[in-house]
Amino acid sequence: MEYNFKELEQKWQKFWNDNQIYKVEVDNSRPKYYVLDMFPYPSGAGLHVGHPLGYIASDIYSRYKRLNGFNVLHPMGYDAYGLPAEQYAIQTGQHPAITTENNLNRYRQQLDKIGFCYDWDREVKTCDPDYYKWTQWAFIQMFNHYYCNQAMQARPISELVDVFAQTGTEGLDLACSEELIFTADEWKAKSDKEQQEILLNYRLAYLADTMVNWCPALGTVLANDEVKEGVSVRGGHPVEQKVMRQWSLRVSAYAERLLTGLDNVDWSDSLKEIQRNWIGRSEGAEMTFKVKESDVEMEIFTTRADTVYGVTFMVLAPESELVDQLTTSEQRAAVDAYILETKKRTERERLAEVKKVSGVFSGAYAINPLTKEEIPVWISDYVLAGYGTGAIMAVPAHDSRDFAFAKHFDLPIRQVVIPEGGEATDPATWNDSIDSKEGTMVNSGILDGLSVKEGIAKTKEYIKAEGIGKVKVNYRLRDAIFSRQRYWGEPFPVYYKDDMPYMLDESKLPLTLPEIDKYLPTEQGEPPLGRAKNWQTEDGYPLELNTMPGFAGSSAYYLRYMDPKNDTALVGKEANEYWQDVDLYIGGTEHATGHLIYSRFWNKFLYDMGAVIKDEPYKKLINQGMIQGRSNFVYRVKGSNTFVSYNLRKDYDVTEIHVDVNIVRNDELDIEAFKKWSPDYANAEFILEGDKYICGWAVEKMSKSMYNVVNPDDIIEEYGADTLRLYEMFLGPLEQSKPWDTNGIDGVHKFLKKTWRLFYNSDQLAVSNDKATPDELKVLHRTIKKITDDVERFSFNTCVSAFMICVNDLNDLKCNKREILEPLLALLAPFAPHISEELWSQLGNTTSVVDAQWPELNESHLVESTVTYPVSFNGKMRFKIDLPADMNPKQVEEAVLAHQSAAKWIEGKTIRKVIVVPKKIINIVVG
RNA sequence: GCCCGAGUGGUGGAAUUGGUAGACACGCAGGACUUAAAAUCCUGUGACCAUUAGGUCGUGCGGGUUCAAGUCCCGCCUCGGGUACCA
Repeated sequence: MEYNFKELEQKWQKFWNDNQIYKVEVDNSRPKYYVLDMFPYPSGAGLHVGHPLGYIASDIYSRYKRLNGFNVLHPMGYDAYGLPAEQYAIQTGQHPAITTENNLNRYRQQLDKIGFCYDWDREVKTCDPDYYKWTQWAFIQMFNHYYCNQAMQARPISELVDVFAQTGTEGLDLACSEELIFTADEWKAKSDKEQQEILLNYRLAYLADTMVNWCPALGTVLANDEVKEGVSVRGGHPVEQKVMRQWSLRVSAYAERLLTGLDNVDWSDSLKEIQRNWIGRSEGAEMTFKVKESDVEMEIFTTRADTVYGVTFMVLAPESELVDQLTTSEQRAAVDAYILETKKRTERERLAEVKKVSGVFSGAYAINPLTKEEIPVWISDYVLAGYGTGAIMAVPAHDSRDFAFAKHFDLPIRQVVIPEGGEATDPATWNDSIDSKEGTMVNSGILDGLSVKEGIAKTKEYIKAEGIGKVKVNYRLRDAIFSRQRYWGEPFPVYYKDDMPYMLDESKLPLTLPEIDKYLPTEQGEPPLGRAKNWQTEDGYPLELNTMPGFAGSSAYYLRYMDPKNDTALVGKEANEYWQDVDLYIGGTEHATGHLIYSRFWNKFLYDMGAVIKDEPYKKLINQGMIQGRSNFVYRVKGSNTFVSYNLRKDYDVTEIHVDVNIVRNDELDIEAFKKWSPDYANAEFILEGDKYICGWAVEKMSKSMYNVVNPDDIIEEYGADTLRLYEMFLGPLEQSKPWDTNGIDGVHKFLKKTWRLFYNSDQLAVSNDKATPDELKVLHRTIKKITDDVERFSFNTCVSAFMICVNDLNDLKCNKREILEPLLALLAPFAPHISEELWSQLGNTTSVVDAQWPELNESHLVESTVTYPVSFNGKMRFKIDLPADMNPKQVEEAVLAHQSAAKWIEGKTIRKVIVVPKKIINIVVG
């Protein structure tokens, strides 16, 4: 019987499905293991061969854990809200729910063919009301909580209301948008509306006028991680800064915990580093500079308090509130003109013109709290309103931006740090600021002679003692803008009364997305939900018109998989206590600053509430590499319809043209297929090498326009799912990015056929029950050891080669013993489940190989009686000798020196040293 | 600019703790079987020198540590990723 992959793969997929082999339930008698894939957004293009890479890896690990006795949760679902479906709806009028459903079904069909062990009963879709009910619920909870910096924890807002009524803000340290100070009496004197407005300043989900990334082309606001280099990540449209009243999540409150939490998770260093940079913790001091002849005080943040004697001017961000208060009447016109000018520039222009120095003098002078010097206050857009206090003390001698500014406007520069071993020099001769990370303080009054480190410490102490400032930690991480002016997203469970937002009662959830006539903003410029009829509460209060962003639905989906049908909680206690957290999470690194931050934030909040039992959601995380495209080219001789083969192209004047990789095999063009590919080429002529047309190639992004998209369905059609699975793993290390190259897939397919032939002798199953020989057992146990080790360290590519070695060896030994082959199938089952299941059942097993036992390693089969030692002279390997394994190093040394091959290398030389590393190597130093 | 990561045959890659560099595949060359093809199997395959025996060189470049370096250290180069007027 031949290895008929098509028939047997279909047969076993049906069997697994019919018998619910992958269904999992809470089972307290077995340890749990939770393996999660980042769920896909089902795009219209379907899966290409790069998508399943991570899914295959997680599937292998899930099956491996199950064979080792774990109760494995391995679910899948869809991130179903998103821009492409909505953009398509705008163009065609087709409801995004329909587009989404179609795409999703196509994804499911494609996924099913690969033979994954998902428990589809637990599927979640973010656009499903039963699911987004809990997204809305979590939002309500965030609205009803604030963050206490002292307890480092979220607390119910009702507690805060009580505290305000008793003691005002006295002694509180709260995460907030703006520092407010009021007494209990002041609080009580405020109207209900004023109190609500104040509470918004503390809520974890809050509505506020904030500077947002506005993307006119998409007609919506975007979060920071959705903007890169001044354009939207999706679509690449320009983004501008704009103040809008929007919902935000107070993610910044959790900055410190998001940072320290990274120490307790098993993620790659690079990913942790990306998150650390994004959170951007910087420790420094906040100092107050009084303004001359004014009550105004300027708060600045600096990490280099020690350089305060080098401050020669101050700079305010153009958006700073102080600008208005400080500007003198003489400077008013100039300042207004400058502000107007900066407002007009988009974020992108600002980024592109980083080198361009611009600014304006405010007319005001600040007083250096240490030197009492009067220093001018300038306004410039190189200072950002959103970071620190929106104001800086400029030290041009030791900061390159301040230096450029000082040069441009001819402001004084004063050196306060001299580098190690250097001397103070005249700043007028400098071309750039001087690095001051290390060195000695000069021109710095009380700090003179101290090192930079000592200087920082002493300044901090001094300003604290003098009441000039305080030690402060700043974070780059901003709150997440949570409103989108779009249709295809979760509606907010929010209504407005007297212009203040209120939450719907939980009993009203889910608030389902209404139908609308067009997926466009209203004539008045309201978001699409403004078109919905009766979009109001039962009492007639208007509902929120914005919807939630894409990351809302993906923030807690891993919790829902634990208990997907629960209609009284996001996740029930029993399920959460059993499944706890995700043991292994596999997905792309592109989510490092988006989903993986939001999701950790969301989880920590739920943890604070007591809704979940784990503080961190994802214990171990692996980023699979990107699969790039590998394009092929043909070379058309200019002005003709003749194509010249790759290695002959230099002799002609040619144009390089992309050719569909699906009609190229091992870089050889299928000429007949090429002629049919496009009518233009029907009469093409070819200049061949030998009798072949060889194509050129290049690594590019996988995309339709490069004709390098490979569909997994086509690979499965030709080779089967098991070959696809093995080949994707064989391609290289999981975490490494690599181009998809179908060259080489034959090798993996051949391996499966060879495996099949170990069991089948022509048409007959020919497996014997004879006892295995020591050699055969050695091959098996060597493989058990290698595969177990390699699976544990996610080195799946080396697993595949270990299987090849094993099957080649067994083939050489003509081994057809059940004692060897049956355990081999259990090892292979996670990688190639279909063929393993078929052969497993052919051996007479009545239960699925999915529930077989992982073979146990017996080291005694691996013990060798002799060791083959490589013998090196001065580090160069010269020959090998076989020696008994129980020889001690002294005996080994004697045996080697007595060996005939050694004579040649020793002759005429002195033996200086002999190094014997037992069971490894012998090195003889001669000279 | 700053922070990560990586550079190994014609190609993908292996070498887990410093111990035989190039496992396993692809490709290529030659051969067996076949009328032929497909399929399958066998042999060879880092470069250079040498008829053979064998030798020299070789893991981006330059230095170093070590009996021994792809692996550790120092200085560069190239590529990939992240991030940026963040004070």
